Amino acid sequence: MSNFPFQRLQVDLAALISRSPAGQRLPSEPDLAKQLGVSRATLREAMRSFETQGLIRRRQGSGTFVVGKTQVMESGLEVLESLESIAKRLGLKVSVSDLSIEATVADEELAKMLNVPLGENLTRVRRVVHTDERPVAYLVDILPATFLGSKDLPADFHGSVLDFLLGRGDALKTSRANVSAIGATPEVAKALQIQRGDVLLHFYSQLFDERGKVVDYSLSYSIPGYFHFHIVRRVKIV
Amino acid sequence: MSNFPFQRLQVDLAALISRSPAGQRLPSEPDLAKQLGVSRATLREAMRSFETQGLIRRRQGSGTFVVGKTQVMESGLEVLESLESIAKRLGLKVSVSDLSIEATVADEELAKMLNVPLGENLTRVRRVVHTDERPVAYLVDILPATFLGSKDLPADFHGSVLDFLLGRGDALKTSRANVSAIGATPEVAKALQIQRGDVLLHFYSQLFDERGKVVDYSLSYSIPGYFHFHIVRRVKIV
DNA sequence: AAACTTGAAGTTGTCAGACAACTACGCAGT
DNA sequence: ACTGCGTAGTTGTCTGACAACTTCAAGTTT
Repeated sequence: MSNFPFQRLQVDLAALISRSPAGQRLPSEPDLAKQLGVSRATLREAMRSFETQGLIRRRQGSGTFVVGKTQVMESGLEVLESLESIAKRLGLKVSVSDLSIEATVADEELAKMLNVPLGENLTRVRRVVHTDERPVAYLVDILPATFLGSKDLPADFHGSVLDFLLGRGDALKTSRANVSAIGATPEVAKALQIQRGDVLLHFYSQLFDERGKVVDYSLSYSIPGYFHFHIVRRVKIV
Repeated sequence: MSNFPFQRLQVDLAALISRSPAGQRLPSEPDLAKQLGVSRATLREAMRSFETQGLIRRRQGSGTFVVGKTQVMESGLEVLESLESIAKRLGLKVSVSDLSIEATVADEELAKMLNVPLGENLTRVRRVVHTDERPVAYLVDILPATFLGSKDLPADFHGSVLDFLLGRGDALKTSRANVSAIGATPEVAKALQIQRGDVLLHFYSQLFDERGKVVDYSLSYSIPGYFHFHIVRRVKIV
């Protein structure tokens, strides 16, 4: 069962860190190791991992401290999260309209981005996200039909393909998102009830599973100002 | 001098990984430890760190492998890099025009973003970046005058405040960048030779030193399409 | 001949204990 | 009040060992 000390440890340690206030000092390594039921070497590997992520800071002779959330990344673009999930965490009310789920086939662009043959059967999910009775984002997901068929979605599907895939237990790993700015096309302008050419923030991204296969090509168009996207950037490799 | 095995190891290992082709298998841990002059425990901490960064993948009983650059972050927005540095790496020729360095004082917005009192003396650096004889980005840096005075910049200053600070040896750590889209204001439109209201990708970011102090507030306005900004996003904490 | 079983060699995962290097803090001495 | 110093406590590193897993080839069975 828990024959994976490191994974279990990582979960426990993440829980401990996340519920500790900024600047809090953690127990000493020997104590923590005993408390969490692993050796000090294994604990130190997990500590090094969290240090790499910038969540803790260690000082020889002094101790290990939880770093302030000011410069912590966990709410930025580094972590893939659905708009619905972000809004929920921020206490915003969002709703979805114009949800459409269609079958389509791969054209040149889609074949390239999804790494599938031309003409491959695909499923396209489109939706508009509203907040405060105003449309703020237009989202399109395109997936291979072998991965998500039009009829795989439940009746109460609320719009987020990402949340659905995660809930289904798919082993997703990373997403490669490109960020750009664009003027609204007629299709997008109509959906968002804005003028053609109005300024939009545009993400287009590929979602990879753990084997490196592309499982979702996603496009998003959002009206600036309603969501704040930020990134914590490292200065150097180390 | 090299009384810091881990730091030295991290550099050596990064070099080894970066010059290895994707999928390449690394030597076994005992061999590598001997070769790099550290114990296996220390080596494993470094390995765990690189695994956390997604640069390598380890499989028990099988070995450690360099992961394909397809999903590697080192060229994305996760790493703070000047436009000049990016362009150089991509083989593009860029030039700078309209470079201006002025003294100013903190208004409400600047005081908030730089975390200084109202009226504090500041230095503002503005410039336009060209490629292929066309302006593509308008950049503004604002710093406390105590940190960078108007006369601290050398005669051959080529425009990148970040590169200058790094070259000066300042201990910079991270940058918190906000990404948005915006229509060109008259000032920016004039600098970039575009129409008012044209679509621009807009970053505004705070640069922190290692003590968490804000040392630079930076604004950038770039014409979409000339640079591709991407982010690798993790699906989960682990 | 093909499929399955077994075993050995090599790899990463984990553990225990020890010592070095460093920090914080109280205490004695000035 | 200040300085210097020692001591306890912390993280940094090393050594050696064994467990768990993967791979592959040789042997066995079907």
